Amino acid sequence: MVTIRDIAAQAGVSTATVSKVINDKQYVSPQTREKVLAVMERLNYAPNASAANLARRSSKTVLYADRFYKGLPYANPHMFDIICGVSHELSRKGYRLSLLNLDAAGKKPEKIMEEAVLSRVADGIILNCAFATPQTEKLMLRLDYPHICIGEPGFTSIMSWIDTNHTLSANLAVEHLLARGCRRLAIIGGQKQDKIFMERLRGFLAAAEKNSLAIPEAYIAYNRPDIRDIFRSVTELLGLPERPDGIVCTNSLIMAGALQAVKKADLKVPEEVSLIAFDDYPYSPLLYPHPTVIDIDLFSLGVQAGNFLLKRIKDPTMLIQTYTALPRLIQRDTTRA
Amino acid sequence: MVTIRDIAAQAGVSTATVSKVINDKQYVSPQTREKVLAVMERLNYAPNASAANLARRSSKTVLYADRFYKGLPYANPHMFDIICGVSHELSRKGYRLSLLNLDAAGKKPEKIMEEAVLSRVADGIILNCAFATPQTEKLMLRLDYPHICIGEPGFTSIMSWIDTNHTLSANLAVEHLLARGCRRLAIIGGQKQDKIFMERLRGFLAAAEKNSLAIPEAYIAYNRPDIRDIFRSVTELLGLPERPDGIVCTNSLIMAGALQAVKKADLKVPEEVSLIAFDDYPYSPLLYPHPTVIDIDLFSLGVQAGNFLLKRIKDPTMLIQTYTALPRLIQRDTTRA
DNA sequence: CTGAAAGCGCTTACAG
DNA sequence: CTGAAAGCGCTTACAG
Repeated sequence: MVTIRDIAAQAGVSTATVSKVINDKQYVSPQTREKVLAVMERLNYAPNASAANLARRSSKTVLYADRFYKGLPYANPHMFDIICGVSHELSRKGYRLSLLNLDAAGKKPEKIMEEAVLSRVADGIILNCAFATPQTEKLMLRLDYPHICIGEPGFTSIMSWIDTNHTLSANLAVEHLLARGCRRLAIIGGQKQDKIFMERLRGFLAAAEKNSLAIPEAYIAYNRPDIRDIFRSVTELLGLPERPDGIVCTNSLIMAGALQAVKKADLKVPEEVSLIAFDDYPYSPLLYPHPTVIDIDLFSLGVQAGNFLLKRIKDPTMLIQTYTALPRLIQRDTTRA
Repeated sequence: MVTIRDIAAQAGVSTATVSKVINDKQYVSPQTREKVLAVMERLNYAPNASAANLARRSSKTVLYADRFYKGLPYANPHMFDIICGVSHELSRKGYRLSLLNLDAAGKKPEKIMEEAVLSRVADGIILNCAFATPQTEKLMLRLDYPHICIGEPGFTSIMSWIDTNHTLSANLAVEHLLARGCRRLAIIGGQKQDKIFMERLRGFLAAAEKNSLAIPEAYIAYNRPDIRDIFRSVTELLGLPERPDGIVCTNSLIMAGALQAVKKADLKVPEEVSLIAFDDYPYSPLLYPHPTVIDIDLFSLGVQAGNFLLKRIKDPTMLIQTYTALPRLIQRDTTRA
């Protein structure tokens, strides 16, 4: 393996000078620089990362801490879009993203993170908020370790986090339907344990109230993630004496079930019923008419998370707690243009 | 930051001894070991990874080289299931998986990989076969660098690789349909540029030939990935004077389109027409009847890739070129039980 | 603008 | 079973 000493020797300079050329630091005369670069090129040299890490006390690496179990990418590709965004941003800035699998047998996630942090394998960590506990928080604060949670931690915390604003998304959905002339708005969601759904419901109700819109009990439907259930649920809704003319579907499976029900009821979309969903994925491409959707760009959420973390690594005094990714309307054919 | 010297001092031993305890190497008396472990615990010590990497000339890290662009996880969650499998296997063995994003602006993927390999950030590399070029091969061979391609390289190569056997999968599909009494088999696929589809077509034809089954031209349909096209295509097929009684759909979108067409044609599934697809994802959960599918466990392909690479890292004399992941039949309702 | 030298925090033959 | 010491390949004040 060729080392910095080989380069120095061949170029007739000191290793210090080679280092300066490598890192583009301090003044090096153009001639010297050229000479060194030429030798590096000729000998096919790349500086040893471990040695550089040790000397500069930084690994140019960031961890992404989560469980990575079988099938997860099918159940939640969104999470990997975030990872792609993070990787994109980091690689642009000369950093690398390393996965920290919290799924290890016999070891608690907190312990795994603690070891990783203390061993300085990385300069910072991005963690799924599901693994943000008071204990982890204490660790981060004690070491003043750069970190950011994906999602708001489930407890009162001064850790940094970034999240999508589901309440705001629901607001947007309601405003869109109202702007398109809908007046009787219903919401079809998942189960009450579903935190994201409940936030969207909150946003939905808040927006309705702001617009002095009464929402009858029957206009709020909870469902198991089964398209048959959803179909029944929406069919019932459409059979009401005063049926809704605008339906907020909290994901694309619900949109799929709702469209089936609307079709069965022989109602025109969007003339008689307008529909809007939140999640474009995965069923949207299959649906007719093409659903109008509130979309959240999770790749760019990842980019933002990476960007924040790098800033924090460079400037330890930076102290920001939250970022919020903004939702965006994609107008298609289930609401009036 | 607490270092190995602090531990040594507190425990009243040398750093060499602490190192032996950390790495569970060489004989250390039980008493000494306990004492050292106690101090490590008390001081909340974790060995500095960079220093250890440098000293032992190994980073306990493996790279996964690919592009990680926006939306990729929706288009290809399978790839991330592989990554999860790799991560699972590596973390079990004390290794970490680091993403090497080949998408960097202005730099060629080959150059990015070369730098990463030469800098010894990792002890081995897993790369998408799309980025396996003769130049990359030369690098791996020259350095004798542990590597494995995901997918067979597109050129004659002695690199190591692992792949799913699409030809074999298609064989399985045909055998299944024949065993269920189908005699007129059609295949609905993507476009001719689609390498995976073409391999499946090859397997389909080979299996047909082996079973002395003639496949009329009209029984082979190419389609753009648009459910309308597929619907038309299958409708045409079912309108043939001699219509097929078994249809191989090369992915779940095609299965979705085919089921629509079969329904429209008022044919009974699986009595009059049986259908089988390859990809359970993402549309299967939406479909009725539930599709019978040939499934490939990509998580376990990832596990195998990781496992192979670790063995190769430990034993440089190991020289295996290929692994193949085996497909598996999931019997559901679109073929006879 | 350049270089000598110390130091980063470990591991590893080797000697005892 | 334990430790002194060299060494891994860089970076970084500091002196010149």
